[in-house]
Amino acid sequence: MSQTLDRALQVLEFVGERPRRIGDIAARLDVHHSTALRFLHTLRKHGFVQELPDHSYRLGPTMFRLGYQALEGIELRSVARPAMERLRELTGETVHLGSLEDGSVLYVEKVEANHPVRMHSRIGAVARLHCTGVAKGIVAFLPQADRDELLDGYELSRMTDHTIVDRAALEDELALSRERGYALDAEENEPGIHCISAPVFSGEGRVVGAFSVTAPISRVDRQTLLSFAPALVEATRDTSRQLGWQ
Amino acid sequence: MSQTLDRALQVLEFVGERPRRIGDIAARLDVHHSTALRFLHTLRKHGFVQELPDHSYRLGPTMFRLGYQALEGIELRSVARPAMERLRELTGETVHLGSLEDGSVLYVEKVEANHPVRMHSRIGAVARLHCTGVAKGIVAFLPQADRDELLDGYELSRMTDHTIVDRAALEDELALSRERGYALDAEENEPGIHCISAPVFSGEGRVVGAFSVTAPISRVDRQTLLSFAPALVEATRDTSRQLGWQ
DNA sequence: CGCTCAAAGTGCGTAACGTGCAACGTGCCT
DNA sequence: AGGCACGTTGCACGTTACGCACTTTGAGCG
Repeated sequence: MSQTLDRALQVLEFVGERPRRIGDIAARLDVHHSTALRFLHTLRKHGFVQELPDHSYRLGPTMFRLGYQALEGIELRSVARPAMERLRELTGETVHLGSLEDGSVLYVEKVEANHPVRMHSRIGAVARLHCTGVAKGIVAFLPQADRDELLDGYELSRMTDHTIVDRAALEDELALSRERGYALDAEENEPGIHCISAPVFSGEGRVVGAFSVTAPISRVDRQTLLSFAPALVEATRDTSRQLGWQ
Repeated sequence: MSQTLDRALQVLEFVGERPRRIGDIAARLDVHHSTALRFLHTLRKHGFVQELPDHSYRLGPTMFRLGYQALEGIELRSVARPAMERLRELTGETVHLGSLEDGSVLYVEKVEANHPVRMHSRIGAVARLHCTGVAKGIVAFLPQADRDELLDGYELSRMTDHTIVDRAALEDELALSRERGYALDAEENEPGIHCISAPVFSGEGRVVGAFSVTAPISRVDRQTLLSFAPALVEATRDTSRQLGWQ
């Protein structure tokens, strides 16, 4: 493995959190500031970082150009989009697509509610495995071994009063989801927000993602949310079929 | 500058175009395949690339996570969003936000038309300077020196029958845009699609971006498009004011 | 105005580490 | 079976990345 590259990638992740100054970066990597400077110059030359007037650095234009190219490369995303839109029309609510990538569940697509309730985009973000709709919709349908691998060592941190923080309770909940064919997030990640989600399968029969319908409790009560289940499951089945499933 | 890092960043850009196999990458960099392999392993360890079943590599989850973080870091984007949404309500058409980053104009935000006409997302893409609404809306309002620097050596490639491929004609068109306060793309980039756009200024009075309203000719005729001008200019003025302009 | 401090940037000697090569194992395709 | 492409490992060489010391720049402040 390459030390230089390894360090430089750490720089990118560090700078990604928020703009950083040379000193911070050098300290973080535990290298001389001239070394950090050399990295930043190279990264800047390629547009991966950008220097701000105050000499701090933030991620640059190449970074989000490539970020979007990475997103375009996900086949699931383009296949799923039409079904997501139909689901939005039927429910009127925001539809998310989560994808399992390297052991993390990421939000990779979103179709927004007609309603003017804004929530900031989650695309690109990591979905918490134990308390988000998309993640539960995926994790519930993994083979037990894969699920164990993912959850072992994963901290079930409390986000709201409803978050399931006990591993055994979570397993029960996931088993229940598996039987029903869909998963729920009942205000487990964010107070006042609940979701219903269902898995998408690839041609080889593996879970590769999930759709979720998200809504504020204030507008959509639990019963209404549950009533979305048939349309949701149909939408994910449709997408799975297009991926060659069954 | 760091040779190792320089090469690795080339790998990322190369892989970003489409999935690549080791052999291609090694050939492209003109290095031994074991060297390319070492890069890929390090990149993969950090999630910047991902290995596909056929041993080719594509961009990975970290890449689009950071891509979105880069986007979030653009102040203009969050400031502009509400005005973009109001503009969409008024016009009913797709509104784009272009931002000037390191001498390139990039699409950084989009609010979609109500109408169900899909066009694939342009976010993260580079806007051609001479024939896209957002870019013309920015370039027209740059100081002459900056405009020259950008356009000198920039190829005015023909995209449609209406594309302006003559530098002098483009300068005239931009001068006209400057007088009017808004720019047009009259099927210059894509047949059947036209746009109207206006610039956003920063607190220091520099152009930093532009809004554009895009629509298919089939639904919106030229006169209707022009009728969007007052609302468009008002939206960009509003955003400029929030950035401290005047 | 000129002091101070922090960070940017430069040049250089040292040795660490990245490089290419060779050899072997594997899976896929013809 | 044979050929091909890729993955993986070990090693010797020398390129190049590293840290240090020094200079320059610029912002803040009395």
